[in-house]
Amino acid sequence: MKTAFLDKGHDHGDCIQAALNAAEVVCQKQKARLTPIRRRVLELVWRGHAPVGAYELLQILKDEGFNPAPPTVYRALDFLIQHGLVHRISSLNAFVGCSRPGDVHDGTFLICRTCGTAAEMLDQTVLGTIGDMALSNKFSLSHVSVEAVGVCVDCRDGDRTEV
Amino acid sequence: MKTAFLDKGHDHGDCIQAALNAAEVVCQKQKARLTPIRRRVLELVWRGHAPVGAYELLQILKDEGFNPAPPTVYRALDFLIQHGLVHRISSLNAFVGCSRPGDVHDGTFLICRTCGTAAEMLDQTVLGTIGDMALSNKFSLSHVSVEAVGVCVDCRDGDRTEV
DNA sequence: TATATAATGTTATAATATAACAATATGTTA
DNA sequence: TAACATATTGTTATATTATAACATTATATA
Repeated sequence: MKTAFLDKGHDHGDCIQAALNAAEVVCQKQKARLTPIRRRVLELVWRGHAPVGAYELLQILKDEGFNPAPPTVYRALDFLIQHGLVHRISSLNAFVGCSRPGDVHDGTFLICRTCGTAAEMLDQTVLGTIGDMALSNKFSLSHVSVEAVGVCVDCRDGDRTEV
Repeated sequence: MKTAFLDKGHDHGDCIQAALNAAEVVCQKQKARLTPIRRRVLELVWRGHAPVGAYELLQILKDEGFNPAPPTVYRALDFLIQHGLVHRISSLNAFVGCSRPGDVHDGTFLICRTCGTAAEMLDQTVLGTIGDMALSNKFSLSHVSVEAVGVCVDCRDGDRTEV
């Protein structure tokens, strides 16, 4: 059965490539500029499926010679979030690539505390339920964040610890 | 119809009193000590129905002569969270009183961006749906945070801005 | 080219949170 | 009660995350 968690043996290069390709398309469509820094930050966010902190990104960029200050990274992240390419995981103060790039939507995540993976639930059921609750409370909904922490099946079964 | 949002005209003194009473009961039951600082922090968190930041609490305590450093407040908040008396709203880095004290449970909130009120949805539907999603992803769930931002009915209708 | 706009660079600082160790208070047992 | 163990709070320092404000550079458009 297909789950929100990818197989640990998946070709992650494909994930990165797909994310970058999608970003090009999205930016072209929205007449937004995927500058080198923005592109590189997106690529780094896609290093894996575990959310990455802004200062972690900053350190990597420094090692590469970009030598940016915090605002540079935060701006890039803001841009990527605005354009539906990245989600912020507020319980972790960290950022993760969006699984449905370009379609700006709310993030609903299952986050494994062992391997760090944040799997986006693309199923609309959860958001639908929250929408219903909002409606019955006469609450005009803008955006929703769902962050569920636990242990993914691979970490439970396999005692593995890294993505 | 009853909603998760209380009427703006409600007697908030009752809310505070109920929260403190419940805290006494809970702590007695759990053989935990509701020390003066913990009690005072809880009372301050219950100043209103809008989440309060740790440094905001810190400032109030300073004005009262407690003169605490940040760890004091964070420890009190941790204690209150552990015992199911307070929830942390991670998208706001702030804390709010729990509507069902003592029953340790996950927080699901509707947060009004106008008046700041965070109304806890005590209905179990949302958590049930997330539980189902976890199950179908073979994900062993520990805890969930749902934070939905929008505008509450009073702020939409009444153009009021404070709780 | 001139001009406007967008993006990035740079410096400083704000806001949130925790580590580490000392001191004090409380509960428990001999 | 005295001695001890444990829990709580005090204190200092610092880590971590994020933004304000203004200067500079790049890009797009008239």
